[in-house]
Amino acid sequence: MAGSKTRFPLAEFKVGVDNVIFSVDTAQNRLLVLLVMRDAEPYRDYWCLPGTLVRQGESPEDAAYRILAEKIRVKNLYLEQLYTFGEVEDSRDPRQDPGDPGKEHRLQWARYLSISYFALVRFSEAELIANGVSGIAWYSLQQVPQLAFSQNRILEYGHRRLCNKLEYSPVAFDVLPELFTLNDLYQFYATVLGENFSDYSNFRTRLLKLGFLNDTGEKVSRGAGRPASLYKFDAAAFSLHKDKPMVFI
Amino acid sequence: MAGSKTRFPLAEFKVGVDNVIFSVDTAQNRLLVLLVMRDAEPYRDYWCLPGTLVRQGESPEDAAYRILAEKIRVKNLYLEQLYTFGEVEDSRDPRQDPGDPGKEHRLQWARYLSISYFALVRFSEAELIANGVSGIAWYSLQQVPQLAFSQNRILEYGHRRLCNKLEYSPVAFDVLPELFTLNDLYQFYATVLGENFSDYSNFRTRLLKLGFLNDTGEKVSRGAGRPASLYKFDAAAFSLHKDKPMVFI
DNA sequence: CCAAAAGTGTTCCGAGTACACCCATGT
DNA sequence: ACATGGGTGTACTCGGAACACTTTTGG
Repeated sequence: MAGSKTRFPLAEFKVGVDNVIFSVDTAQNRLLVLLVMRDAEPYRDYWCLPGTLVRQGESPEDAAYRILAEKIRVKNLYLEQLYTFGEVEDSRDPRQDPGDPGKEHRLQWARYLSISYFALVRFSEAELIANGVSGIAWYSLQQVPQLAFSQNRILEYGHRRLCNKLEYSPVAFDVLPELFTLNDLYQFYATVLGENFSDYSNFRTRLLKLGFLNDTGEKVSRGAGRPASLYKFDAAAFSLHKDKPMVFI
Repeated sequence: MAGSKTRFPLAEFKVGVDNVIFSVDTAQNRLLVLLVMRDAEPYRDYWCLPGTLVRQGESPEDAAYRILAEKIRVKNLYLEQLYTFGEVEDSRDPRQDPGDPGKEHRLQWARYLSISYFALVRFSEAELIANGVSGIAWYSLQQVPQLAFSQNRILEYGHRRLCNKLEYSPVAFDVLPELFTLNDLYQFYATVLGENFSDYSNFRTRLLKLGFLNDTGEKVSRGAGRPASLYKFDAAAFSLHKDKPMVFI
């Protein structure tokens, strides 16, 4: 066992973090993902997921929060780990010094590993920060271009996770405003899962029956039509029966 | 951006892989997990998950398969990534040379990150390999002791994943024998999910209705009672409706 | 013949689906 | 008044849960 260390030298890794940051623009019914434009080779001028390398004294999750905070100013968000990519061929990460001499040789042992995180942020309050970046933008999911480093697969993976999360966990309430109408909630779900996930009135009754949405009594009027009640998510009431699967679809 | 590299030095990681290897002993209705005993400090003589460090030219997944192959000889298995732990306090991984001089100082930049994998192997054919280990054993899930490095949380996480996987994916058929009775299948599920997940006869009808279990016509008699039909998993038939959630619970 | 295990059928109930319908407000 | 969106109710259907029942073997 001790001898194996010399016979089989260990790999040394730099660890990168890539965030799939989603936001839901309920007004326009668009599911958005945050992309930034690369300003260095390789893949210069390609869009990619916001990412960074993990620094000393920092955990990968810290790094995920840091890159998020560097790109957008947001109060309410949900974040969780997605997947770790570490194939040898993925290791040609570019974020090393481009002019590094002896690069070809170093590639043998300078390896990169990418931990991807998945985040959901409240759209209304999210301010993009464009400091020293050649591009940063919300992209509608359908319009996402070819990303650098084949990050499209990470994005797809994140999208699947988002859909699943919605069905059995209350992530939606992390990014909806404090007070929301049932239609807001419905639009949110419809935007992410597609129009045909459920009838509106059935969605209503199902959610109300679950018992963790409190009618505040306040009404809000949006143009024509009867004013809608504003509801509030009751975390305590939810936690009581969070063991049961709560299926929305 | 370029300047940040010098102001914020990056962390260098050794990457470890820890496997949560499950097996189901249907004969005795026990859900088992593979543990090995540590033979070095820290946590000498503590049980832990089988793990290794990623070598040069090897992907984390390769490493996961390698450690699995080093510990048990098995033909049929299922393996997938679980989660990556990289907290700074987790970094005091022991598998560095114990006598390393200047260790205290090195801890600042020699960091460890653990990618955990989750595996399910066929119990009947699994032969444990005890080469140069001070202990290796299948542990019944209820009897797992305190593990080194608080790996119990990884184990719990893996257990949750196993339960979920069973409900919507055909992992069971990867580790059941080619031909099995419906009771074998039921015992498998009951062992993992608990006795009370479903009535046997309802389980039968539900699974048969799904249409991917072919009755081979062969019968097998086990002691008293009517002989049971041997069934075979039809992967092609399954793939047709694998989009639909197949809920067993 | 009886116990034991495999396999079938039946009844009941609750949850999802698809609607039709009432209510309150702006214009 | 009427269009518009909010909100309620109902009838139907399908699938799961519980459990009784039949079938085929070994002893």
